[in-house]
Amino acid sequence: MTAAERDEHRDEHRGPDRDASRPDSNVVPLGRDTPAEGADANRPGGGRGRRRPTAAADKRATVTLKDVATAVGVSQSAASMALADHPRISEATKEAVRAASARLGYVPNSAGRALRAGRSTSIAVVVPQTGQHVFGHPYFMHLLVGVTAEANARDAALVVSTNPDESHGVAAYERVLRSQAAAGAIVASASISDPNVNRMVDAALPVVLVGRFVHLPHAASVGIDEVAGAAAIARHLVQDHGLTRIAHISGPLNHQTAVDRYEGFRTALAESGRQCTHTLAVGDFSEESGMLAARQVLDSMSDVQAIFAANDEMAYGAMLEIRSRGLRIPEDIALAGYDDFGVSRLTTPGITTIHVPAEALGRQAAAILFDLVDGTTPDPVHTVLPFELVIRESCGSHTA
Amino acid sequence: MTAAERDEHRDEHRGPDRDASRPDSNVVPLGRDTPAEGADANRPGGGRGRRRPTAAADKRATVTLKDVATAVGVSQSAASMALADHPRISEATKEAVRAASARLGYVPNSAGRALRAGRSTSIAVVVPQTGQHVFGHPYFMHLLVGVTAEANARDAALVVSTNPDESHGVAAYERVLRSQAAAGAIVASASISDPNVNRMVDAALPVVLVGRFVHLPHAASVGIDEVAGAAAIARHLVQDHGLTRIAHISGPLNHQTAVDRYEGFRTALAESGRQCTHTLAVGDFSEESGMLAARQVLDSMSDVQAIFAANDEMAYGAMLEIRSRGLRIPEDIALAGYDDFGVSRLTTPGITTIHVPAEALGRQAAAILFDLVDGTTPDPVHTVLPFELVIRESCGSHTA
DNA sequence: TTGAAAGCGCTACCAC
DNA sequence: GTGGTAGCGCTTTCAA
Repeated sequence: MTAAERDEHRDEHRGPDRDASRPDSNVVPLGRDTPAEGADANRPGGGRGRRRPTAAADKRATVTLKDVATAVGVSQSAASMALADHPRISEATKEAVRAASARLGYVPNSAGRALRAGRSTSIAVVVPQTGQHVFGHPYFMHLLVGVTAEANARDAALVVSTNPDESHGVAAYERVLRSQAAAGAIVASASISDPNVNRMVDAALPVVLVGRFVHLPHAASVGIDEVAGAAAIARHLVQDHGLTRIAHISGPLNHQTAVDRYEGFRTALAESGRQCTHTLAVGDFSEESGMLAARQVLDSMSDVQAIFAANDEMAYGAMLEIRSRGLRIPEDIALAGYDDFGVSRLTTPGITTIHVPAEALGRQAAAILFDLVDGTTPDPVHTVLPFELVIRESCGSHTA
Repeated sequence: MTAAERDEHRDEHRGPDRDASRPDSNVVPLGRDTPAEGADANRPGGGRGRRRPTAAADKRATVTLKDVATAVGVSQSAASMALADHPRISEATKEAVRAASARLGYVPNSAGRALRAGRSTSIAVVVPQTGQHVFGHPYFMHLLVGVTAEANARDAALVVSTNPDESHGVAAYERVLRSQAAAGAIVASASISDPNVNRMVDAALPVVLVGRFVHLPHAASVGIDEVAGAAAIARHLVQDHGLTRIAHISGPLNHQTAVDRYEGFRTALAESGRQCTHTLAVGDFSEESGMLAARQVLDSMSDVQAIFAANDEMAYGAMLEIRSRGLRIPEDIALAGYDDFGVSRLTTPGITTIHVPAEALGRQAAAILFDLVDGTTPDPVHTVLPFELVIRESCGSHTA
């Protein structure tokens, strides 16, 4: 499908006349041709300000159900029921209403519907903290893809909410629910005990947690078995590669995932049947912290054979540090990560890791949330999805 | 040291705790959601279904403005104006209303407010296509971070909408606006002429486009100068490194960015004052297409000195192909990309690229959209943000 | 089989 | 200053 074209060009001197090799910055207003009153005249809100409810082409006006009903010559309630395919309405009327609805371009007003129904049809994904640190992570991107897929399948809108300010009165994402902007929320909070999450759960708002929240056993949640994942990595290092002097770079230990991964690592070493030595350096899941942690490890544990970082970004940081010391991966030291959101695949060598199925988690979380909102799922459940051990080159050839 | 339970090349672990109640698994059931009446049965909002409107601790009930007013002993309208800090209300009353509001945990109902106001306070980000191909791209993640920041600053909610089905009646994202789920939309459509975008713009809905839409000169847009960016890369290769036999791997030529980058490349070569030879291979912005395109290039243009891919992912694909032939980067062949969303930083060697400020684009787009919604910005503008040439190792040492 | 009307929560416009 | 009231668009009950 990649049709290669070929065209050759030879060009003679023309001095570089543009300076755009430098970041050129400016706000360039182009095209000033617009009808001046256009921006204002089309405000549809004010006193039923439609112009031509008869004209099918008038897409600008807000078409209400009443307009459809009037066009057909039935009452508003009949039109409503017709569109809902209510059995009490005759087929002829339904057909007429549907036709008029399509012709006029009727789209139900979500506010009116939500107000009447007492709840929104949207669901929310809420993430703690502001901007980059959490939200800008590939994890959420994958999660969002999954949630979106499920929401689309149910014709629901998706509201994304972050917590802009820690102490800004009611938490932003609690507002989303209480204001009924969304019927329920998927919460992907990393912190081990986010008080806002507690409140939402306590308030019996429809909430699905992504991850493990040990102190909230009655809340619905979706996750993977982090302990088992870390254990799989540890066993891979010990049993498959015969490495016994291993350092772990954990995440911050007020994050449940960090705790779980560390625990899985330790437990697997203890149960390996081999005499293992391990050490711990605590990072914060960032690449830089991984670099610093690796520095500590390499300084303090001279004969370390492997480093297992609690996520790929820290593993990459560790890779940079290891490499800067002239050590080779995997010949001199093995390296493993966790998450598989992209980083570990791109590095050279690729980093052996645990694949976290974030998209599936998002999709499953959304499915559960919809059940919760519908009242279908009676009791909170903890859904555990499978993970995968992805073996790349950073631990050596996979012989043993 | 039992070698039992050895991890195979790709080993799938199952979490121990499977859901007991349902046959759920990693296979997510596609929502076949019938509007059963069970949904209505437990609906709390029904007929003013609060239990204890007196108890301050009752967080479950929906607290309305009327409740606040009653608690204070004023009318609903007074309470409304008090919370809006209307000058007609006495300070004493305001204080009382605010206190009661906080005590009862009052949060305004967004549906009621939106219905009354005639428009939502949310804004939407709409992306074409479903799931992975477009939405799952780091570009959107960065864009979203920027949009979220701006939306948070204005206390607006953010609706994310994708187009699940090409021909599903009205496009999903047109519904978002027409249903007034959002007051305006930021559209990041890659296609050169998305009919839905045309319709939204024609309908004078508040829309800000991200990118360049040559056929929609009257619509507000935000972007960078893609032509100049590609030209900067080309000049870097020609002038700084003295390379004159260069291949370009473009994106699909029905994408404006692909066209612009190709044009910038060609123009810069033509204006370089050097005798340059170039060739073109068309990809689709995917890593795999980059690999295939590089294969074509290397097969057909034996003495190629540099490859400039229209994005980093294709550049990475090209890197894999180049490497598989035993060629070295940059010694045997130079490589450049475009975007700088992460890929180009992680590879070894790092790929020289153009940094696209996606977060700033998102933030700016949102700011413009809010102006548009408020009617503040009278005329459409095309805002151009600066980019940066990021020089890494893939073109050789930067000796000029 | 359909129409009329009530009311979801909110704000703006009147009177007082 | 403040209270009553209308009405945004929708669904649903009750009448006809």
